[in-house]
Amino acid sequence: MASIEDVAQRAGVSTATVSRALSGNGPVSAAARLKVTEAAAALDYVVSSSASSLASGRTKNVGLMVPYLTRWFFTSVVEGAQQALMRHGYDVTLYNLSGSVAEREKVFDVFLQRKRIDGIITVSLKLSPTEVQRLHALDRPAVGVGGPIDGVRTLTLDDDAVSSLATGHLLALGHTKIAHIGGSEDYDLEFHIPTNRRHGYEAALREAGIEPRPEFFATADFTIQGGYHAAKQLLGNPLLRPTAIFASSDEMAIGCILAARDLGLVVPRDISIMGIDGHELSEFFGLTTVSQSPQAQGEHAVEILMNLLVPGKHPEIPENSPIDYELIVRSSTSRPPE
Amino acid sequence: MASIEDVAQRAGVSTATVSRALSGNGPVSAAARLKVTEAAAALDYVVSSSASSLASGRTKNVGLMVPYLTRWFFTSVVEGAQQALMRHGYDVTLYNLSGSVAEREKVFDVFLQRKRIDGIITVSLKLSPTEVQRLHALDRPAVGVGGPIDGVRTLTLDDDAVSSLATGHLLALGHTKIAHIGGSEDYDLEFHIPTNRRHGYEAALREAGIEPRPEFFATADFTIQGGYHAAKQLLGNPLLRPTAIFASSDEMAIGCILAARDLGLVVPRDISIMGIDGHELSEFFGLTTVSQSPQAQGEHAVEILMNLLVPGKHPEIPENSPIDYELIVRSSTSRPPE
DNA sequence: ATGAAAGCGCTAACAA
DNA sequence: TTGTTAGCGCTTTCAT
Repeated sequence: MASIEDVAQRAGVSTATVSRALSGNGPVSAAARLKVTEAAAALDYVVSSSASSLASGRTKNVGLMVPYLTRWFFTSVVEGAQQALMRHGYDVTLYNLSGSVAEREKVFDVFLQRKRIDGIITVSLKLSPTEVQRLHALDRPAVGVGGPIDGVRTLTLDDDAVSSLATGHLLALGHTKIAHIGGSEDYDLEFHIPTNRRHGYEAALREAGIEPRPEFFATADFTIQGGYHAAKQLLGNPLLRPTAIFASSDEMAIGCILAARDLGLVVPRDISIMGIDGHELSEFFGLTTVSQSPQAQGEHAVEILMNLLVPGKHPEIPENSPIDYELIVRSSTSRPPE
Repeated sequence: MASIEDVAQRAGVSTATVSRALSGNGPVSAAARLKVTEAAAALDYVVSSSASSLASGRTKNVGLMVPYLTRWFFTSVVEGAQQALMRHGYDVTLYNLSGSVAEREKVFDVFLQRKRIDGIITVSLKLSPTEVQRLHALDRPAVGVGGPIDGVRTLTLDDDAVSSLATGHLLALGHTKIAHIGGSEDYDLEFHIPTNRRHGYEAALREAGIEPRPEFFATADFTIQGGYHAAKQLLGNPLLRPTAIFASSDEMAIGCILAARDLGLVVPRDISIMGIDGHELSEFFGLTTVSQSPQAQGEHAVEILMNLLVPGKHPEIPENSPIDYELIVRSSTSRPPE
């Protein structure tokens, strides 16, 4: 393993010049830069991250913190962020909070504190005041995807607008009996996966002169299974059957489609179904959805973080940036029966 | 941010003693240890990873390399490995190869070489000779999940046995017209997701005196969509219809179930379907499968790596360890019609 | 069992 | 533009 000294010798310059040439910090003549890069290439030289970090205080490493890894949304954000970070020359340290409470504490008290990262991106996390304090104690920039977190810049989806848009799509098709499957309360305590998409749904209905009916509201846990069971309940009673279901996630909406089929209902002839997310399976199921690209959110978070990381720059980045979304109409929604 | 010096002062000992007390390396009196741990706790002291790494050569960090993140299997392995590593006090650096070829090269030539990791775990990766050489150049222990990789200890699933078991289950139920959906060749060039599960399938058939029929074999890309389309082909011709399909992955098998339903076939009355994996959705779909726990594989890989990381130890770990699997019979398989 | 001190491999003042 | 040099915060001999 070649060291900076080896490169300096081979290039006939000092280690300082090598450092400057390779890092791009500080002035180096074109001639010197050439000699250095050649020598470095010949020796397969790569700077030691620990030596560099210790001397400079920069690690070229960013933390990515997620509540779970086995949910499509989180994984996609991580993938988007990870690829963007790599392009910037940053490594990724993954902090997964899906373990026990004690492990979660350890993440904040130990893992996060050992000066391994230049900044951190949190995904859909709700943090306790202590945890927020530990985060700020790092004195490193942080960006949240799906917020808000106190004192942390966050990318947030306008849940009200998104669910209004979804409900509006169904209203425009002529539906009046529109059911909604949202997240259950206790689920919302843990993550920033919003139960409050219900607001936009109800607001849109009222604006259309329709009073939301409690029997048209159900909750589930954002999984296909959860959506399936909730939909069975909603659709089971033929006298009280909605003509459309708007689910707070595509996975739940897919569960609805499967439930409708099992009940002998044809989608969208008998029942229109739509979701939110733009899940990888939504196209296969012909699901109408409001898509938000989690990959793009991960990339966007990285761009914000990179700006925050440039020393001189006082980035005029607002506390919260909106996340793009788009209505994608497929074959799971149509005019109501008759 | 407290430094080791602060702790030493507060505890009234030297920095060497603090280091020894906190790391557990070297002799420390009980009294000294107590003073040190108290002082460290009072000051919220956590060792700086870069300083520690530079001095000791150990990073307390392990690399996790995956071909993709957005596939259930990989994510699950990562989650299992990550949690096990955390318990051992190790951080995780995630290397995702799903980007461009140039980015992939950069991972091996730059990211991997900057001395950030003590060891590495690769998941389902097929590496080029150059890449293997880069891996060995690290001079750090490596463990593969889903192998083999030259000179790397690997956990491997006995694909022959697994597919024999699956086919055997269908044969035992009385099926003789058993189709198989495997991975396509080009897919196999990239990852260690085996096309060769076909062998065990054919061997089991022959052993039962049945000659495999080429029209009962199809390939797909391990996704639900892929399985769906392949199954439509296999089931479309009523004269040539198998009574059972064995798919090389649960996701493809789920696609088969959906295809069967769309064709008006009842599972398992008209057609039995089974997969391999133990996917999180398999229970919901009542899918019979041969499950292999990817979480456990991740954990297992970590245990092997931890052994490899202990200096004195010459671990008698064989080149390849088998992966556990288990037949789980649910409601998607039964006796054939009549 | 403990402390003094020499690095680990790099970066960043500072001087030239 | 370049080189010299003093750290960065730890770990680990080597004495004691």
